[in-house]
Amino acid sequence: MLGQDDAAGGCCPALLTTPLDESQAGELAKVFKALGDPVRLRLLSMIASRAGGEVCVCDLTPAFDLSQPTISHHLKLLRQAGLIDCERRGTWVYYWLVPEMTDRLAAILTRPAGESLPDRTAAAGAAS
Amino acid sequence: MLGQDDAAGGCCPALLTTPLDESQAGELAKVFKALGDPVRLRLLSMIASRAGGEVCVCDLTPAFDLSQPTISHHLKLLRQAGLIDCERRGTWVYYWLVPEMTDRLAAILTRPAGESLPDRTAAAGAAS
DNA sequence: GGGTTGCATTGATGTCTGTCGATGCAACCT
DNA sequence: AGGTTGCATCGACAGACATCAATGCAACCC
Repeated sequence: MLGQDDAAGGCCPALLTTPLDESQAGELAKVFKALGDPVRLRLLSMIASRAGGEVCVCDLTPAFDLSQPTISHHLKLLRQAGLIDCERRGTWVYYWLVPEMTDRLAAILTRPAGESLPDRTAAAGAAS
Repeated sequence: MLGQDDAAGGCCPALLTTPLDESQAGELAKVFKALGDPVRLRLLSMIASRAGGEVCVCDLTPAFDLSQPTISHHLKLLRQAGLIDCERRGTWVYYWLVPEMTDRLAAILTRPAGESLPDRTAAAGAAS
């Protein structure tokens, strides 16, 4: 639903500079929730770090102590989050990273330069 | 537990270039899981985008149609994830962003430059 | 065609999580 | 001291989620 476009309401909701509205937060939360599982993070990492840019499921499944349906389920969630995509090629299915989505997340989490951070090493006391 | 230091096993596990090991994935997943909720995203956003760098809980709670214990619960999860920190000052409690953590996440999600992406507009033939 | 392999889907089950009301505790104010 | 306000914690409960065995389906091979 929240695919590769900015249909969520703008390309990059400014998480760190402007309060998110509810719909932006809802869409973003789906993506972060997909990342909020160790198995899915490892799957994404294995897919993203693959030299050729894509990985066969048959290379992913044996790397975990989990059943094949469970891996398939996690891959589905990552795909629904827009983080990866896949294609069937003959007998095998290949997955690859959608870098636009990770780029977008990175941008969202990047604090704009020249942002004066309150120095929290000293007592940022109000009146003091 | 996975606080402000790199005790998780290295400053920035290379999610996109090297397969995460299980412990790295577990620690990272906790942080992303904390971001995987619309309410927590909005809370983080409200805190991060605040001019003075900190927000009183009394300014956060009324912004949601949720009970005060629920907001307190979400703030606790964000704090346990290392994304925010807080301090009691008199009657009120103030929260602020921990920018090191969002910086770290942004770095983790940033694809190294000069990374040749397979051109997915053409057929990315296998062996050829 | 029949058998086999690779992966997705289904249905069931135990666990986790978001939410609330009730309560506890600290700080302020008479 | 007693009352009030701000926030955290506790206990309970409904809904969501991770996992598995069983099954379905597509593609290959003989």
